[in-house]
Amino acid sequence: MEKKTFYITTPIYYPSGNAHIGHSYCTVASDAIARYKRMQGLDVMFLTGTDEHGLKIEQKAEAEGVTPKEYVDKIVLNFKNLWKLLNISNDRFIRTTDEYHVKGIQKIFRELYDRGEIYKGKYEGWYCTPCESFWTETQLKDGKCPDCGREVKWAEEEAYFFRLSKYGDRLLKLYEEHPEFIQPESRKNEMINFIKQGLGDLCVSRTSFTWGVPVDFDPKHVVYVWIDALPNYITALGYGSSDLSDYNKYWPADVHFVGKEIVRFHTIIWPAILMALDLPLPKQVYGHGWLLFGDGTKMSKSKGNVVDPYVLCQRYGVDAIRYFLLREIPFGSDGLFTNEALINRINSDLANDLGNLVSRTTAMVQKYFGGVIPEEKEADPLDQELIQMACSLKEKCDKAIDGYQFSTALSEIWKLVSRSNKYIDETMPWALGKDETKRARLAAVMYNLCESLRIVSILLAPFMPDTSPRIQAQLGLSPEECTYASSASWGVLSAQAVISKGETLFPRIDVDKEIEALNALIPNPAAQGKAASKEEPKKEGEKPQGLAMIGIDDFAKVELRVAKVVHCEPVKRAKKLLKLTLDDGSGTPRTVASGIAKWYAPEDLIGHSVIVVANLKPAMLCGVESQGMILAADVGEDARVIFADNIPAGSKIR
RNA sequence: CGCGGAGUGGAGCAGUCCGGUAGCUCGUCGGGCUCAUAACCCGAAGGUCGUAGGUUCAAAUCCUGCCUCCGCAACCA
Repeated sequence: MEKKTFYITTPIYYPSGNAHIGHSYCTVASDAIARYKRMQGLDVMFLTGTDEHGLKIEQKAEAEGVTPKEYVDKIVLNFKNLWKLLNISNDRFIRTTDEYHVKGIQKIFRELYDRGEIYKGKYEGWYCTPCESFWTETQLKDGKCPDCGREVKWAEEEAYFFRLSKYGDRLLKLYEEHPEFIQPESRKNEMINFIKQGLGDLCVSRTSFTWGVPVDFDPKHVVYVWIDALPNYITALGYGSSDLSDYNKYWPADVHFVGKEIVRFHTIIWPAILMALDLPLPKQVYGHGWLLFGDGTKMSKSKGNVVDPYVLCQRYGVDAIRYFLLREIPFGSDGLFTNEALINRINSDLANDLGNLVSRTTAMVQKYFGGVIPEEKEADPLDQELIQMACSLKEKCDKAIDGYQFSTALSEIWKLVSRSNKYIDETMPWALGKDETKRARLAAVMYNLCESLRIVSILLAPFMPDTSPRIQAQLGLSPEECTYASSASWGVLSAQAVISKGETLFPRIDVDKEIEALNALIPNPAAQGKAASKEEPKKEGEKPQGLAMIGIDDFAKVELRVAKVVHCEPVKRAKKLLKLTLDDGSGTPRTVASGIAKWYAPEDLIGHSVIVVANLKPAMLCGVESQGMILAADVGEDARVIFADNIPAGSKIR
């Protein structure tokens, strides 16, 4: 008889930068499920991969002076290495640049076209060249690009469209008939609202860049992300090739794990594409939350903020990171990631509770019985609660895992760990050890502890694949004693098992010292000044604390001028920006956007003179073209504009 | 009126759908124990559940207004 299958996927990640802890989160979660399902005896297919096409990659590659393929190859390697390090057990890794995927996409695209689901049309509207964006009449602001405020021109671009608009009703029906399709529940309403606003057809090809899958019957077009990326879930199984065996076996997917920001694509566009192809729909899309990084708290001294997964694994071990990600954050909600929280988890849950339990148990078996528990045992009513709890753990974990609640599953496991620690106190084996007549009782206590740990180690394996075998080795367990089924039975550990105290599983970490060490790892050391340690900028863009020396000629490249603020207003759609109109002496007013709305009201500035960097390349900020920047000082959390009142507008500063 | 999330003992969260003694983890304090990784076990302190009103015998929970914080939306040039 065929084994029941289980197909789980992560999104395919966009390799415009190296893999980070956020990618790791989703992938580790998927891995835990995949391992759990395998343990339950299912035939699992676990897929992850990378989505490698698109304009952004093309540009990034160009910036580095390499081909797009060279660029992504390097980053994909980084992803693969990280998954290896994190013990990710994916069965396949799909790259959208893989030959079979490209072929598959071309076939899908053509089939949709043949079925009339894709038609060639014109993308027309007001086009803003720098933004490469089309806008409708109503989106324009004062007849200009709402994004950058520049001139737009009426333009048409030939493009292919997918008839998404016709699927609204079917999608709503899908959600209604399969309430479990979108998880968690809360996201479903968002999708329903979105559909009810009306779905338009979807532009699925581009001619504005070439790094993509070419439309084979119209090669100046490349397939845009929707049709390129989403179908990876089936091309990875061979859909579009001559060998459909895996596709037939594993599709439809049991669950797509995705970040909450892409739930929409997976619950609207993707099912619509499948409907158009007359293919079965995935059973569920689960939108997980995000890891947030601010440190939120004020009291905390300097908190390290190292989130590089490589560094984390190296310092704490892979399983500690996996444990933290799966335990700390309820799947589906956002969660805070701080090094302090991580270290606390490691210390309290892993070192104190689990590690120490293994340690004290094995140490006692060694000490009292030389490693082998005597066969003669004396039970006691006191044992019942522990035994019952242990035997029902499997069911509780199963249930939690069915709902993808890792956090719950782990907390259930830890309840047994805690109960076991308590059991030691209740039974006081050290007292029994002093009394020869209590030898059989002592044997029972030790045996029960080992059994409890055996069960813990089995059910923990999907989450902590490295730690679990280490515990089992210390308990002298054979593989037959570690089967999934046996995790609901008591008395499995054989009488001959040789128990030995092994290496410490999770050494305790000195929090203060560790935080200090982490800070030392941060490129701009806290030692440089308190401002640095305060709030780590959440963006990658590191601003060097101490800048390198420059020559006078470098400085001369910066044109500073005094300018008078003739007008100032907040920027609608922007929280932080003020739009300043400056008289810089040139005769033409200069517009500058400045992120100082938090500290200055427009009237605070009008009439004053400020210093402007006059030759800064213009940039679009929230719909305003900013032609320069005004100088301001950072004073703690505040910003103070540097005023140059009484100096004539246009004066050059050097 | 851009979208979304959140405000519960010192910290992080659960409870809110289906009103009825406010719960968990960490931390703090006190006690116990000594097998163990200064770990483990027990106990205690600590909350007018953001705010103002409303509904109700009864509101963290339902309704209305307001405030604050956070993420996103190409907003610190």
